[in-house]
Amino acid sequence: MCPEAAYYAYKIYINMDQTQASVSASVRAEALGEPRLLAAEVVERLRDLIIQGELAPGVKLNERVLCERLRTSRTPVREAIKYLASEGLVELLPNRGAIVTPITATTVREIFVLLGTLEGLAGELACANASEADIAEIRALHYQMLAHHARGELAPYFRCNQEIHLRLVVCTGNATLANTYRALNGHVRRARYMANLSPERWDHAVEEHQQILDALSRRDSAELSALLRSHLSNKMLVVLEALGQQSA
Amino acid sequence: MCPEAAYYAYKIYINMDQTQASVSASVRAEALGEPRLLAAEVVERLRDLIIQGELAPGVKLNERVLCERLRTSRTPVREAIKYLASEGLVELLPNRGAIVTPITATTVREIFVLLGTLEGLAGELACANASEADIAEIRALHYQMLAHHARGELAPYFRCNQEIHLRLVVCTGNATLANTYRALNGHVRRARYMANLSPERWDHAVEEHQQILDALSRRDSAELSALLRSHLSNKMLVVLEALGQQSA
DNA sequence: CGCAGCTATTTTGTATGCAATTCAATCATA
DNA sequence: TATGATTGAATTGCATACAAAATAGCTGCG
Repeated sequence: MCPEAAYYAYKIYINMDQTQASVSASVRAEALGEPRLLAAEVVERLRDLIIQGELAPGVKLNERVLCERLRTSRTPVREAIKYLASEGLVELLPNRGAIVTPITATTVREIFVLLGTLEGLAGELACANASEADIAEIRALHYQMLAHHARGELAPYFRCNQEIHLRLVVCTGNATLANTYRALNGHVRRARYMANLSPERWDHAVEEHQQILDALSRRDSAELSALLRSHLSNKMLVVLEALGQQSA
Repeated sequence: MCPEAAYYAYKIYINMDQTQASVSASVRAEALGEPRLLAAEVVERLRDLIIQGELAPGVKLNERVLCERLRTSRTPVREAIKYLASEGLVELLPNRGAIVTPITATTVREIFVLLGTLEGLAGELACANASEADIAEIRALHYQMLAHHARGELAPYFRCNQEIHLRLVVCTGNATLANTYRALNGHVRRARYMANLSPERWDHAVEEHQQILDALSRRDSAELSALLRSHLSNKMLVVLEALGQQSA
């Protein structure tokens, strides 16, 4: 396949998570001729398709179709599906393949209860452990987000927003926390609740983000934690509304 | 509606998690002739081997050996390994197979921070949502545990202990919380810290459990949450000690 | 001894084959 | 028309085959 990959740095192993860090790591690895599992590529590809909503909740995953789309044989596809099943994005139906995990109001509520607690924890840890550079980067993202808000650019706003939350969780220094958060967050991102953001709610969310940034800047742990929990709680309402409309 | 809706008619899908509930469910399923993936069996088998420590952290997973041991071909074994990789119990090394994820003091600390928060949350939710029957069952397990403590039966004590914590998390009614908890807990259970329990520490742990049961019985949410967090924090110290001895 | 380089063996990664199951389309029947 | 059986096609689950890579084992050389 790739004969130039004759030398290896044995240190680095590839995982299939699309951590901000590990993505860039694997891009670097790719450039250096690091070996990469086909199944890992398929995982990332499928995960994106699912989270972007291109593969909607409940949709059946046909192996043949996926193979053609992703240009591989069934083996890596099947392995990827098992991986994603463990992640919860896919459900296995013995003898009947797999479907994209459906989203229900119940699981959304469950997940947000967890996300609220995890971000609350992240807030406390971030106040204690984040470097000034971490905070500066979050501040930069915040202003970028404000710009998108001012211009009414929903999708870019949303990306900045996600990035801020992720940074916050990552800069706690607790990688396990970050991974858990990312996995759970991926599930609800599928709900595509962006479109459901009314101007008032949008404004309010931005306000909350301002307070969040302030509390983080002051490293006011208790305040930040409380703000994040209530912010997440509001976000849940938006998601649930969007979900209600979808099914209606 | 979309044709995928047809799949919802089939309520039961098999997952690969060994929930108390889903284990019994799949046993029933088995008896009823429900289909079951070989890969799912291998997942459970391997997970047990890893958590029991029979496959120690860092050990290489040789596919041929596992195939012989589990009496299947490589396909289900490889799929199971991918599943467990997503769960974090196994690490993938491209072109060099997979190893049981090593345990480090850092990840143990990270995980316990999360477990503490999650059990704290579970305590609050349990006070609000648990049925009296749930609490009665936990009380029964508690007394069973006391009996094992009195007799100095470490392993059975440990099993009861685990079961109590699991019940507590399950009776919150938040399945996502329970799954997340179970996955993270599985990682640290591998540390085999039981042996490291001094008589004093053991007594103290039992005392803590008594207080935990009392708070739950009173449905004193704040108290229970605090007790659980500190209980977990103490448990972490034991685990870290055990880990230190192992590597020393 | 140690160790560099080569070769043989093992192991992994991917593709493919085959049997069993499920799905779909057709037809018969009430 | 709706319902149910029947049969052919599609799909899945598992096993296996084959190629590429990694490991282990030699050999000769210092």
